[in-house]
Amino acid sequence: MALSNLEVAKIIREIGEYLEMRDVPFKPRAYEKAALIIGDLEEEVSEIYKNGGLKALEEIPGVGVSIAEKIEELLKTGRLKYYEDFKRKAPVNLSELTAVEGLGPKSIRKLYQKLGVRNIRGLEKAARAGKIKNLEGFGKKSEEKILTGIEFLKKSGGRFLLGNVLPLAKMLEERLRKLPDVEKAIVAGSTRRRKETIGDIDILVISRKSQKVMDYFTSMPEVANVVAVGETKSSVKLSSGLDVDMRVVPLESYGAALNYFTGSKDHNVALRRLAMEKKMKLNEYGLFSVKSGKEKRIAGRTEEEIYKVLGMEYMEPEMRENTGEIELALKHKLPKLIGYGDMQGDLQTQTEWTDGSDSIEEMARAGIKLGLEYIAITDHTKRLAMTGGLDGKMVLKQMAEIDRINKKLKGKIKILKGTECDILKDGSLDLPDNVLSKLDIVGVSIHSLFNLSENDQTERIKKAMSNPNVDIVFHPTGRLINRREAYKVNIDELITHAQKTGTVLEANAEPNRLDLKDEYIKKCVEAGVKMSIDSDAHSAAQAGFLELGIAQARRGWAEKKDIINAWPLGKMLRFLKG
DNA sequence: GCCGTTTTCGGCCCGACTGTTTTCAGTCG
Repeated sequence: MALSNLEVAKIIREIGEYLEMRDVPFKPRAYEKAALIIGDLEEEVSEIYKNGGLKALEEIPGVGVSIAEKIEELLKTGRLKYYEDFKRKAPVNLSELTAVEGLGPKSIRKLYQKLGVRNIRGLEKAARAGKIKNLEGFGKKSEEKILTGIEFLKKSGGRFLLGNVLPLAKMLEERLRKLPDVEKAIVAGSTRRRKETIGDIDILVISRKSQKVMDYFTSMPEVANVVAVGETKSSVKLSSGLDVDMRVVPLESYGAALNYFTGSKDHNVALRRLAMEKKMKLNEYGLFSVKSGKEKRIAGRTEEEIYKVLGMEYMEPEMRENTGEIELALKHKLPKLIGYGDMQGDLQTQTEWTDGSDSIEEMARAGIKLGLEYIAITDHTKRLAMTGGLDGKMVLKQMAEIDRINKKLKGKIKILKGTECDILKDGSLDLPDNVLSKLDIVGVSIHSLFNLSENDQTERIKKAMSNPNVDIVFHPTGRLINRREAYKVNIDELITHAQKTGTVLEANAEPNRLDLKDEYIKKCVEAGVKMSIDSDAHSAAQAGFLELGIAQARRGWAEKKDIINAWPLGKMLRFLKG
């Protein structure tokens, strides 16, 4: 089977890390960049190679003769000697170990050479035995930090990012749907509720020939091993480590089963309790009336039917967490959630002017493809030196370039001039006011000093929000799901300050961020603080991240009125200026 | 190892922070 882009990218990235371990200059960055681009490609690398050979591989940005040859070897033989040599000399699980916050290739090398650490388990053992603090270059603090990092990884407990699971889940769903014996196939569970992380995928299938569907399901190419096969339920583990459960039910139970398997557990318990109060019984096969011990099916074919018979409004899966939605549904007062097709613009994107990989025009064209009316270009500022952050002079230059492209695109989309301006230590900004005031969209964000006290961090951000030029606080809490806790910040104070200053808080849609998280989005909705849903795309291919942001906004009960870039351009700009 | 308005060789990877150090290596964005 041909290797996927992600698999190729992973090996290229690891080569870069091995080179970094050996202190080889410049090459690690080249490999890292190539891996990033390959991981983002729309077309399969194997297809590119099949159609155009080595030459076509070299056409991929970031890929030159050397990396192209390595990809060729990988695609032809499924192996790569250059990579395997590294692996043999230092057989460490790089992706696992680099996931520990604060641990990079150099430390991993030392830990392997001195202590034989190869994976997280060995790392934890060494740390608990107090062996790490005695190593040269390490100390008590770094040993503690490693243990904290491991704890954090454990807590995130093998859950996968929604952004990684969703495309796979949709693909499986589509594939099952096409089978001749399948009437319906739909992804349920936390994926359907669009939780930010997913433990396993649940797929519900309607079919009369469950055996055939089970056979197909358990022999799919991605399946690493079959955990269980039964008549109505099968479980497999994919080679990616993700578990997938499939259940097959008859058509008349579709709604009840979908409701049951979508959850959440708490929501289901509350629904069943409600049914009981009404002398009914709800399970995965239907909603039944119970009279003198006799059960009669009264609903179950659709979810709408079940909610209706229970005296409730239908509610979207993203709301089903038993956090008040049932009470509202009984009163027929559910919010009308923002829809997946409601976005009019994207207010945070980066380009090749800093750490993005595509041009302003390419980003704009990605926006056109999504049907957006406007898109803001918000490259980093100079404080973020690694990205080649822009100073005031460069921002002005970029503004002129945006004018040029706007003209060229003849109104197919409006490109707004923006910035992702760094908030400095004291809450001042990385661009002068006379530049900020010329921009359409001023986003500000924290990229340094994550460990300030809660009070200092909160005051720092509040001061930035108080600058009248500032429109939006980007990724307001700085968390990276499964990887880094948010910096300490008082979110309630930020929301209150946003009310006072009219500042917008971002619901960043980048799969690792989803920041604000759903719970904070709900707080904003309640406080009447406006938000933006932004892709934070660093390439045209990432523009689709918006969908994940909308999903989280729906989980936070946001409506169209709460999200400024779900509004037409004129209204959105008037709001920011007002 | 990649790339080209610096154009086929010589730049690229900056700045701040942390924790380990007495001057700096490693990590991060």
